[in-house]
Amino acid sequence: MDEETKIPQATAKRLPLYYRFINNLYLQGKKRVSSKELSEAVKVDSATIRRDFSYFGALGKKGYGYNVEYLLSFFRKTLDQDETTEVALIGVGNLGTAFLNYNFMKNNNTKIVVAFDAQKERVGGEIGGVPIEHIDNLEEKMGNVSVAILTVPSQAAQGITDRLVAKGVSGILNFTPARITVPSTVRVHHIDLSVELQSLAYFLKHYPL
Amino acid sequence: MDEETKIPQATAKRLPLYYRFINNLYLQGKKRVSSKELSEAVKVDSATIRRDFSYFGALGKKGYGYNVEYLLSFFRKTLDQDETTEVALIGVGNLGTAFLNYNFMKNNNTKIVVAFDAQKERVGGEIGGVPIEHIDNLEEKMGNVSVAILTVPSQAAQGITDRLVAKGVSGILNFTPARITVPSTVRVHHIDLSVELQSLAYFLKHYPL
DNA sequence: CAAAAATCGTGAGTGATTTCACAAAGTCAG
DNA sequence: CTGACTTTGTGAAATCACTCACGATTTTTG
Ligand SMILES: NC(=O)c1ccc[n+]([C@@H]2O[C@H](COP(=O)([O-])OP(=O)(O)OC[C@H]3O[C@@H](n4cnc5c(N)ncnc54)[C@H](O)[C@@H]3O)[C@@H](O)[C@H]2O)c1
Ligand SMILES: NC(=O)c1ccc[n+]([C@@H]2O[C@H](COP(=O)([O-])OP(=O)(O)OC[C@H]3O[C@@H](n4cnc5c(N)ncnc54)[C@H](O)[C@@H]3O)[C@@H](O)[C@H]2O)c1
Repeated sequence: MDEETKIPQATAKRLPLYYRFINNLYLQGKKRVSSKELSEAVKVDSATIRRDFSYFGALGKKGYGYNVEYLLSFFRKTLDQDETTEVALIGVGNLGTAFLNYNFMKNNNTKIVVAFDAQKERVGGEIGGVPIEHIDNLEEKMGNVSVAILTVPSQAAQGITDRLVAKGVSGILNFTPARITVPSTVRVHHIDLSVELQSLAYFLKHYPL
Repeated sequence: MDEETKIPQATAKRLPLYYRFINNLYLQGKKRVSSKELSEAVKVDSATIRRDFSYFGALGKKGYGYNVEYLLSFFRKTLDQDETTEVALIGVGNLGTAFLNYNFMKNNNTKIVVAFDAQKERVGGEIGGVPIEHIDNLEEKMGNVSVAILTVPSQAAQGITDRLVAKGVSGILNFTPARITVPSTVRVHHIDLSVELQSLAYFLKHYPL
């Protein structure tokens, strides 16, 4: 929290990606890896990888590369892979159901532990092992998860957000097109799938490679 | 393509977002809007918005703001909203099905026109009006869509990608955790949902607000 | 109509991120 | 053990993105 505060955000966003690939290498039995190899696998410039790693000190050895096992144990510590972050999902529709079935469980430190929906028909059962509760019981049943995934219709997004924030949630992954308002102590990541698709189309037409 | 090449990528990524909010304002019957109002709605600094707009020339009027209708027609042209980009979706599983039901149709210039899967049971029917074909008939049935959405298991990603590229696809929206390799003439946007969730958790622990 | 208020467009400054390029330090084959 | 080769870690430069702050212009109010 003191030294690490200095890690650039762009670097922090790449850490889970590195972790996943290093884990793959480990499972494949590889003993060492160079920034060049890693670069080809994750499609990030090798200098950027070395720079990213260097924020954590000298993890590699010159002329050799990085020891996979050491790197893995290092990232596991750094990303708190031992400590699971519990997550609530709000809105068990098309997207929400897909996420529940998947549940982000592969090599992962996050777990959806409860889901909520407004439709009575969906409530009571479970999907992918996650119980589905009625949204009226949000405050009561959410325990103290710190992260929520929002997959409700956009009109409902702000109202639900306010309730989540009041209950102490500190991070929201928002899949609705609505831009939600939160206190400055809460972090929101927007994933706007329509925008992604549109901007890809825009890039294709206007930034020919 | 000449002048526009100079538009920063960060700006280009925000254009679809602006477009959607301006369209909302138009539907609400608003006649004018300031960068400050827009800023609150889309959560982007107002100076950034003015700068973004300024790459396209002087769209506003001092002391007044921007005329909603003019802005809308301008963005419609710029984002080619009149011309629909046809999209193919590969992998009709949990995520793929959600996307087909949604089909990105709201205020949008993109449309999924065909989907493919390897399981015979899924083939033949349609979801959200999109016919589902067998992956063996990919080359034959995909027509000449220019964009593909990849929602297959990660092991299948590279193989499918190679076939898509060979068929002339120029943009891929990749939801699999695999980092795919493509010729430099093809643009890939990765949306890695596990990474998004993990990095949100990391930020919460290491970058307290 | 005049003064006050609003708001754009942008030059210049700041900050963040990426990339280059190379010395230093190690590996490895013979 | 030596020389050729590899690869890291990092200063410095380059690039990219964001924000401040203000003159210019228009609207609005009384
Ligand atoms: N499905 C997609 O491919 C896709 C793509 C881009 C964006 N989105 C966005 O993601 C969100 C969810 O999309 P979806 O396709 O899953 O929609 P959906 O309609 O299938 O699911 C929404 C679910 O939320 C529930 N709900 C409604 N109001 C609620 C409330 N107040 N509290 C709790 N639950 C409530 C509904 O009962 C429903 O089950 C939407 O905002 C949509 O715009 C979806
Ligand atoms: N569902 C999620 O929430 C989620 C989250 C993060 C990442 N992902 C990734 O998205 C991808 C899809 O996830 P999902 O949950 O929809 O998986 P899924 O298993 O439900 O769906 C995959 C579909 O692809 C089809 N398929 C398999 N091989 C194929 C091939 N060669 N050609 C065509 N179709 C083929 C399968 O028949 C299946 O219908 C996976 O790579 C997954 O890692 C999913």
